[in-house]
Amino acid sequence: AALGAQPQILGSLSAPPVIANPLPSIQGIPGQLLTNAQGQVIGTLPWVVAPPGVAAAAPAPAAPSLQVTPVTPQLLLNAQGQVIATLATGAATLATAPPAPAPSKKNGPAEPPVKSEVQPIQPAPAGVGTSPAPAAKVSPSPVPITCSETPTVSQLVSKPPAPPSTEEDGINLEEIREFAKNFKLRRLSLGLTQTQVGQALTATEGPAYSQSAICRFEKLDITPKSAQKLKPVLEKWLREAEQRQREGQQHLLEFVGGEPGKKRKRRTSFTPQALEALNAHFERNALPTGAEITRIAQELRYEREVVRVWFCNRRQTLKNTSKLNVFHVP
DNA sequence: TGTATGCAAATAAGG
DNA sequence: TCCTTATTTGCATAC
Repeated sequence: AALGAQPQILGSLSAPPVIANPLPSIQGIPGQLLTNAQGQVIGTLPWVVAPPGVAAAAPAPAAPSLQVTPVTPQLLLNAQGQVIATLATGAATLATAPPAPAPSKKNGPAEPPVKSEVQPIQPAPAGVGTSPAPAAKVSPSPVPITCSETPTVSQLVSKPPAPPSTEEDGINLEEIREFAKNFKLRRLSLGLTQTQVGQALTATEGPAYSQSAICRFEKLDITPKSAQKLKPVLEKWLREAEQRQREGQQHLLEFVGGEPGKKRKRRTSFTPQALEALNAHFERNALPTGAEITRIAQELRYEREVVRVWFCNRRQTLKNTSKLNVFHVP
């Protein structure tokens, strides 16, 4: 993402993506960098820079090299390429009821919103003392940037010379693209939101995914590898969800509202104060010993591992940032 | 209110 | 056991 880190984005397949040849002069850096007069990175633009207008104007069918097999239902997209409604066309295997009215919403009183995750950390009062504000702005150093180049599915599939059967490392991108599109349709037909799917996945066995993950998958804003990994999970879940629905709406809601089984460690949110302290320590010593890490962890009252990883990530960020700055030397 | 996305925490892999 | 590097993924928030 932002800078960097995200090598992904399979996405933008539904609309003939147009890779606006980013940074033609700066090899190795994904996306476009936005810098200020000082050459500092202040933001980035995604790889695929197909202007909304363009995307909307040239719907999938037009995709030259990509064979867009007519997926069962049809989507009504807005200018941003977002699905705003679905049109159930015959073939649909959806045992669903409604013809396909405006999706989402109405999924009953169903589940409770995002459960408040009890973080061990306090949000912390705004602007304590001096220094760094919240995370993002805290770091004295600029934005984190990695130099990876792993393209996303969307990027790959949209490559000009895309062969009939677009493949990347043995991964059938076209198939994934098709599934992602189909998945969204079927999800909407079930009347479920990305958030609900994420919660449901977290509840079932197998890896857990957040709303963000579902969103990125649907948009193919992920790497082929990630998509390949997520696809079977979603396929399996979807099958079961549709089965539940056939058994009754209640069954579906129960299925969706299961108890979370957390598989990935919950992301820690450091308080501004904690970040300030961590950064202060980092300034003094970027590579603390095990004992020091333990002491800092106790002092700030965070898990030792969390603090250790923070230092690792901080060093990585600094390193990547430094690398990036090389390109901006006046 | 649901979805999209920036930033960075967590994880994987190799040493 | 812990580091580096690359990558994945989620929180927070903007849209």
